Amino acid sequence: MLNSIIFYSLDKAIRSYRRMAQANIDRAGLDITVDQWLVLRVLLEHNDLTQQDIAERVFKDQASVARMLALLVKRGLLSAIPLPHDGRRTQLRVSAQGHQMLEAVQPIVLDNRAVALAGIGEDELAVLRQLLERIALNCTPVSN
Amino acid sequence: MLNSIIFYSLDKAIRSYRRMAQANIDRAGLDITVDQWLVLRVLLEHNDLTQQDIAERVFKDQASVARMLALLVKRGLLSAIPLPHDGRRTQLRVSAQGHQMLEAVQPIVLDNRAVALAGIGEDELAVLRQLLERIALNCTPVSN
DNA sequence: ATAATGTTTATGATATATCATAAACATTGC
DNA sequence: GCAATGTTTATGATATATCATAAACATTAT
Repeated sequence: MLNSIIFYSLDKAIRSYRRMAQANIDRAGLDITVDQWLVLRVLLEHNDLTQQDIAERVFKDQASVARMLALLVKRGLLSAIPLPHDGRRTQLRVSAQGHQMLEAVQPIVLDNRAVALAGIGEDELAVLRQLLERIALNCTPVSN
Repeated sequence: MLNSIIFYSLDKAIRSYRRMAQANIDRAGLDITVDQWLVLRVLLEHNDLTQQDIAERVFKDQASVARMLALLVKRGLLSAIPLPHDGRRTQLRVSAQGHQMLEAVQPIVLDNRAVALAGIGEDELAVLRQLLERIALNCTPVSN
């Protein structure tokens, strides 16, 4: 039975959530993906991250992040100013338009979360988080 | 804090697991992805599924499944025999090579699972499954 | 029968996932 | 200084994710 596989349930939960979340963002007329939102959020909270740094925070790889950044810049949600001391890197800043987008998305994100977690108590949530962290740690190569 | 977001933990867990699982399959010299494996497993257990049926079982959409099926056929893991009574559909059967692949992958899958769930008890697993099912249900549009 | 409707598959377009590698650049050891 | 080494970004190739839509076909109502 596939239903007995825990990763089946895991996959099901995350995919169901992502679809619901994206549908609600789309319905609000906002042109951003859940993944782009997450990257933008990370960039809002941290300056001077390399693509690798960002990748680790959003559980993607550097190549995926490179392409997402290019898209975010192209869409005007992010600005990339060349850094003088290293010709490869740029200074990434959420643009005014990006800030607007984040603000517009914020209430939807909160709502999505409430819908997804309806009927689940704080204590259960803590247990869930703990178990998920355990799994992630178990699966992490270097166990750093 | 991103760490306080439950979906961050969810995403982290599933992505960590998928990478570990795929790395182990690759290391064994087996040329199949985790997603292809899942589709093949579904086809082994059910005959006469439409692409939509398969998609619902693996939480993808019909278009993704169509492309995966084409790949599986191209790789000789699946055979697609045209059905006489409906010119669009084909009869999908796991090929001999596909069976061999499933058998080769099976021990790795079990091992992956053990690694990922190390230190997590049966009772905790049941709680985890229940919470994940609840989230998936909460996020499902029609609530069927 | 035929038109309207529904089902199923295929595919274009775009985004993300990932590996591998190239290119550009910085740093370090000598 | 310069070669070796390490870092950072970009991109080709391939797979998956998803929406939208076209094409092929089946079914149903009349």
